[in-house]
Amino acid sequence: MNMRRTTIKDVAGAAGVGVATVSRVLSGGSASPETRERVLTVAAQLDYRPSALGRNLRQRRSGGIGLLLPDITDTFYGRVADGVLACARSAGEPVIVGATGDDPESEAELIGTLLEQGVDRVIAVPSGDGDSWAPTLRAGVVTVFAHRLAAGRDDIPAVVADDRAGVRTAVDYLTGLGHRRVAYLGGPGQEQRLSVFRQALGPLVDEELIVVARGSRDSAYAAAAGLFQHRPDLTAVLAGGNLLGEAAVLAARELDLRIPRDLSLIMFDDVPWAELCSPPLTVIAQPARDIGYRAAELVLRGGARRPRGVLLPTELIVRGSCAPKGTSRSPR
Amino acid sequence: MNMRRTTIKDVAGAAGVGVATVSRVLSGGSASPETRERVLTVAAQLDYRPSALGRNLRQRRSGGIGLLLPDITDTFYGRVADGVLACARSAGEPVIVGATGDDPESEAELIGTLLEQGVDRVIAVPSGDGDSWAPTLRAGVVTVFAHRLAAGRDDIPAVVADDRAGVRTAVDYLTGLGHRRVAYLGGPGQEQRLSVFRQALGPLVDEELIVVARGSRDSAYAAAAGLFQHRPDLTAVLAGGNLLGEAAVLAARELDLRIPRDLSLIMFDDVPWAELCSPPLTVIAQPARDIGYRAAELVLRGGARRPRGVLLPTELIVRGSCAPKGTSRSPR
DNA sequence: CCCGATATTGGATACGTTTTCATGCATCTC
DNA sequence: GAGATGCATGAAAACGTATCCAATATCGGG
Repeated sequence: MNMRRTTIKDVAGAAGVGVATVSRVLSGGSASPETRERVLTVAAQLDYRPSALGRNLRQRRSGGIGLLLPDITDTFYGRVADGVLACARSAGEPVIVGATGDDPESEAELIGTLLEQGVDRVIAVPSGDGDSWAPTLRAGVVTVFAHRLAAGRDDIPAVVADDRAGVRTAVDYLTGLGHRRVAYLGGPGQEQRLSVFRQALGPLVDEELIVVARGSRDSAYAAAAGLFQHRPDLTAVLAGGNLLGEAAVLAARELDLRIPRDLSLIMFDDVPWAELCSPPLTVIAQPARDIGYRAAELVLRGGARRPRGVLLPTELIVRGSCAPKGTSRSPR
Repeated sequence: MNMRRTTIKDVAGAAGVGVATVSRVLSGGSASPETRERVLTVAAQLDYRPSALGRNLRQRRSGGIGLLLPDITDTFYGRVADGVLACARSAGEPVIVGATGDDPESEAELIGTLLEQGVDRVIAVPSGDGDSWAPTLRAGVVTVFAHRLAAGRDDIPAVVADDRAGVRTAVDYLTGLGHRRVAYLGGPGQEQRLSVFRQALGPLVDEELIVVARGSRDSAYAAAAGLFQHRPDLTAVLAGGNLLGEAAVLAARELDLRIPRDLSLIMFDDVPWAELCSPPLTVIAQPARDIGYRAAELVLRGGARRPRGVLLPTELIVRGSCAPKGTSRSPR
C-alpha cells in the first residue's frame, strides 16, 4: 500500500501536457482555454492537491502567518487571535501561533522558530523592547505589531486601540465623580498608558498609586492586594486589562472593600463576565478582534505602501462599578 | 544587498567538508569528534539556521502540529490551546491553529489546508460526525481528538475529561439537594453527556428540560431564556460549558430568577469569573490545559504504541450557586 | 505568400535539505 | 599477512514545485 501522493507530474502525464503548463494553469498563468479546462478536470479527477512543501521551497517562503501572543488564555488575546484567524482564513493562509508569556527571551526563541519555518509574515504583541525584532527585519519578514508598540521600533507598523483616549476618558470619568486618589493597576508593556495616566491626572498623580504587575494572575492579585492594603485612602482604581480587573475585584472582596461604595473600578477591556459581576463592571471596551483582523489585513497586503499604523477607537461603557466619592471608605 | 540566506552548502564549504557531513552533525548522526566540532563552530560563526523548507520537502512532512478548535475565544479552548502550545514548544514544533466554529464544512476545509501544508500531526476538537477525518487517516496523519469524540471514529484516540463521572456527580449533587426537575443546557457535540444525564436522572428525566444550543453566545442565551420561560417549574440546571453557564446566569437575571434561591446552577468548566459571580458558581472543573498537553504528547509520540485514549478526572467545586429545593420558585 | 509578432507550451533548472550508496582508510581476526 | 569488519566521509539522488528560456504554433499585415 505505497500510497504516494499525487503530484503535479501525475496530473501533467494524465492530461498529456508538461508540468510547467499544469503549474501555470493552477496558479493563474496564461494558457489556452481548452488546455486549461483539460488540466482542471484531470486535476479534479485525480483529486490533486498542490503540495505547499514544494511550493514553499521553490519560492523560499512558507506563505503562513506567524502570530505571537503573550498568553492565549487571556480572552483579550483570544479575541485578537480570532480576528487574525478569520482574516487569514479568507486568504487561505495558515497561522502559526506561539505564546511568549510576555518574556523577551521566549519571544526571541519563538521568532527563531518562525524564521526557520520560512514564515515571511508575522503579527505580534511585542514583549519588552524591540531588540528581538532585528532578525525578522533583516530576513525581510513583513512584521506588524498588535495592541502594543515596542520601544525603539517605530519602523514597524502597529494596530492598537486608542489607549490615549481610553485612559483619558476613564480618568476624566473618575475625577468627574469626585475621586482624587486614583490608582493605576497595570501590566507589562503599558508604558504609554502610564504616561497618559500621569498626564491626565495632572497634579493629582501619586506615584505610589501606580503599580504594575507581571503577566500572571498571581502577580496581578498580589499587586492589587498590596495596593489596597498599603493605601487604604484610595477611592478609585483603573485596571489595565481584564486580568488586572479580575484581580482587583478579587482583592477588594478579600479585603472587604465594597464596589463601588468603598472603591470605584474601571477596567480596560470589555469581557462577557464584566456584565455578570456584581456590580457589573464599568469598562473601557477595546476592539480586540478588529485589532487582530486589521493587523492580518496589513500583513497580508505586504510591504507595499503600508501605513504607519492603525488606531482603533475605545469606548467607555458605564455599568455599576463606579460611584461618586460620596461615602468615603470606612476605616478598619 | 543580495542577502542570500546562508545554507548548508556554505557551512560545508567553509568547514571543508561535504554537505552530507554537515547534515549528519546537525541532526545527531555519527561523525568524528574533530569534524563535529569544526562543523559546529563554523555553523555558529556563520549563524547558520537550517531551513525547515528544505527539510520538510525532503522528508515530505512539515513537522508542525495542526490544532483545530471550535472557538479560540472560548477560554476553555484557549486553555486547551495553551497546553498544546506548551508541549509543542518543548519539542520545538510549530503549531498551526484553525477555528472551525463547530461547523463540519469549515472543519473539512481547514483539514484540507493542513494536509496541503504537509502537516502530519493533528489535534482536534471534532465537529459533527467523523466523516471529515477520512482524508487525514488516508494521508497517514497522526490524529488525536481532544475534549470530544467523533461519532463513528473510535479508531482515533482521544483525550477527554471524564464527562461520565462529571455529569453523574453533578446530577447526584442536585438530586441530593432535593431537586426533581433538573434541566440540561447543552452545546454541540455533547451527546455522551446527554446520555449520561438521562441515565443518571433515571425516572426523573424530562425530555423537555433538555435543550442544546449551537456554539454561539446568542444561541446559548436564547436556549437558556427559552428554557426558563417555558418551564417555570424547573429548579435546577446543569450547564454544559462556560458559555452556557454565562447564558444561564444572564437569562436568569433577566427573568428575575434568583440564584440559588429560585434556581440552582452547576456549570461545566471552572473559569476565573465563576468565583467573581455572585453568588460564585458551583462548577465541574475540567483540566482543559492538561487535555491539550496530553493530546500533544500523544500526537508527538506518534503512531507507535499509542493507547486507545486518555481519561482525565473532573472535580466538583462547590461554591454558592446551588441550594436545597427549599423555597420553591415563586409564581409570577 | 512570406515575415515578424505574439501566444502557448514543455524541457530544464533551482530551491535546501536528508539519505542512500560507494569509497577509502584503519583496525581486527585467523 | 590476507581477508573481513567497521567507521567516517562525500558525491549524488531525490522531494514537488515555480519559473526561465527556447521552441513551436498561430496570426495579422504587407
